[in-house]
Amino acid sequence: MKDRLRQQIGDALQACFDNNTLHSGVVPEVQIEVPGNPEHGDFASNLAMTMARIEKKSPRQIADALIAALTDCDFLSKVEVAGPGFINFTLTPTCWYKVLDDIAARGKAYGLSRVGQGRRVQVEFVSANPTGPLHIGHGRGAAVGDAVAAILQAAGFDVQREYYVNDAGNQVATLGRSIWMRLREQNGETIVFPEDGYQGGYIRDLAIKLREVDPAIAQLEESEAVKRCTDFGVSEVLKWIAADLKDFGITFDNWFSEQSLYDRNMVEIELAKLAAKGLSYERDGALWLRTTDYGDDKDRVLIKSDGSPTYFASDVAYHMEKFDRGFERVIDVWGADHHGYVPRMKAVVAGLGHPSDDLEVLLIQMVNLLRDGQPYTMGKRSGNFVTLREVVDEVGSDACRFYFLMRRSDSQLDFDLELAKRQSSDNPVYYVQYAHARVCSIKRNAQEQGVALPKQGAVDLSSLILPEELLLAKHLARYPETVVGAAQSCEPHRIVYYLQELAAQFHSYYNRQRILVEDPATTQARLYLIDGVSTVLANALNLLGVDAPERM
RNA sequence: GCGCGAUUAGCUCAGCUGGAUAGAGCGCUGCCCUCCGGAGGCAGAGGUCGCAGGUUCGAAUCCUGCAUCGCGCGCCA
Repeated sequence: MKDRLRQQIGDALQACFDNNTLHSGVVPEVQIEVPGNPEHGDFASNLAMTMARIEKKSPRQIADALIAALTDCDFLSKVEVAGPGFINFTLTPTCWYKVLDDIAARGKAYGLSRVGQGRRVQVEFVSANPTGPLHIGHGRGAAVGDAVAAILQAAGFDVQREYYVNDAGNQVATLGRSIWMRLREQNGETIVFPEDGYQGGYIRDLAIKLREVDPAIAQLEESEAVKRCTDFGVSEVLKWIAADLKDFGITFDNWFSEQSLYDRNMVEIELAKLAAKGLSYERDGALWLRTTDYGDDKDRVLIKSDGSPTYFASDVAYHMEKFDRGFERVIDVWGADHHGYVPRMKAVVAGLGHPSDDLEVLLIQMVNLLRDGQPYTMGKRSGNFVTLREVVDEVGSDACRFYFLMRRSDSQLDFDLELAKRQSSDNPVYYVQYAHARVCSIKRNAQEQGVALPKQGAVDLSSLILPEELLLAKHLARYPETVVGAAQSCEPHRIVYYLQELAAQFHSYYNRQRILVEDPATTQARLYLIDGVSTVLANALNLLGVDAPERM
């Protein structure tokens, strides 16, 4: 719709140049927006104002000239100049109702687009260390990462979801030592548990299980035993993590092992490439990466003077390999406490010759868990945090995911467990899901009354004349561009806001008007409208990983 | 000290990348059930967009300075 209008305006502009009512010959980008105030029509353009300076004419004069040059077209019902020089366009109702046919025809595909042009994008998210169960913060990252991936797919990108497993280095070694100590404790030894060990009760569970499957371990020499503890612990914890995520509706296309980088010598190989480009240098016995050349505060160490690589080194190699694998856009989802690492990682990307924006880092802020408005922090078995599983078990995956996506991901989030479970309109997720269930209920009701459901493309919509019906149709028409906007900005919360507004409009309409009325034509038209509502609700919820239930 | 991010209604937050009279939910006040699901709806009150300058036709949005809060600044991972 917008594109057709843009075309019309462009033609009018050209006509003005041709007949000399306008002289500059400069064609600016035509901006069209949807005004906040409905009295300002369906679309508005600021073109006349942006041209005022170069044309040396008042915006209103230019606007008048443009309007005069607009060829008659059937879909515009009103065009007028308003305010400082906006051109406001009002479309005929029928062209809005065409969207209902479009929705009915495309169904689940309504809202998909090709703006991504099949470009390959990787979204790497969660990537929690395999040293313990996922906590609530990981859950938010998971919900955001998965939704961003789904939204990008809907916008026509070729998306891969990846989990980076930090299975090399000190963290997993600490896991192994922790399990080993608990295992010895189980065998009756008096132990001094390491200060930096993992405190959670799950360590003991792992120790007990390992003793069962590998009874000989207690007799092994310590370093070998700890190694087995590490391998066992990592593999068990990864199983938990995968299971937690699966129950949260999330699966990954690829689990990428950090250790595999070392096994394949990739760290060495990628670092050699950096050296060849002159991006690294030696100083004080260490190898440094020249990240300051690309906006970082200070250069960063890749190889320590004792010869061992830093965590940064494998991270650099990992990101280099991402681009080697052919991804044009790489999106990392990190906890906001890592924001200080963004400049150095972007510096790496820039150093490789990519625009630094080819790497986008989404920072996920903290989740404040509440219970009836009071802070809730205690985790039972996991150390000092609440696990994702506890929360999903309590409030359900749908509510959990919806809440995680309600705010911009880089702002903190209050998540009230009691509110999330409540079955009333002050719980946003129920409110939205209920709108979908309500449409389904009406359709069931219609069928019980022997009313046939409308067929795609074969409905007379001329009885849809109420303002709230037009409003709904317009909002449905805006869904595709909402998805595109969410994809371009990597902001799933836009979909949430869209859903809340659509649900509100629908509930309001429902409350004022009966759908199933005496007049068959009106009934058919209204059923067609609300069917479009339920399709869009379902499509949008699907992007967020939230179910669209037919009954609640 | 340096850097990053925040600051919008009593509370929690949007604000479509510079547009017209700044919005939503919760909470508060007052209403609406002969109704397809009241698991809902309607109306009202509530604002110096942290402060001060600047850029221009036009600023919550961009620039500078200041204030307050949060986070980050290892040859840790």
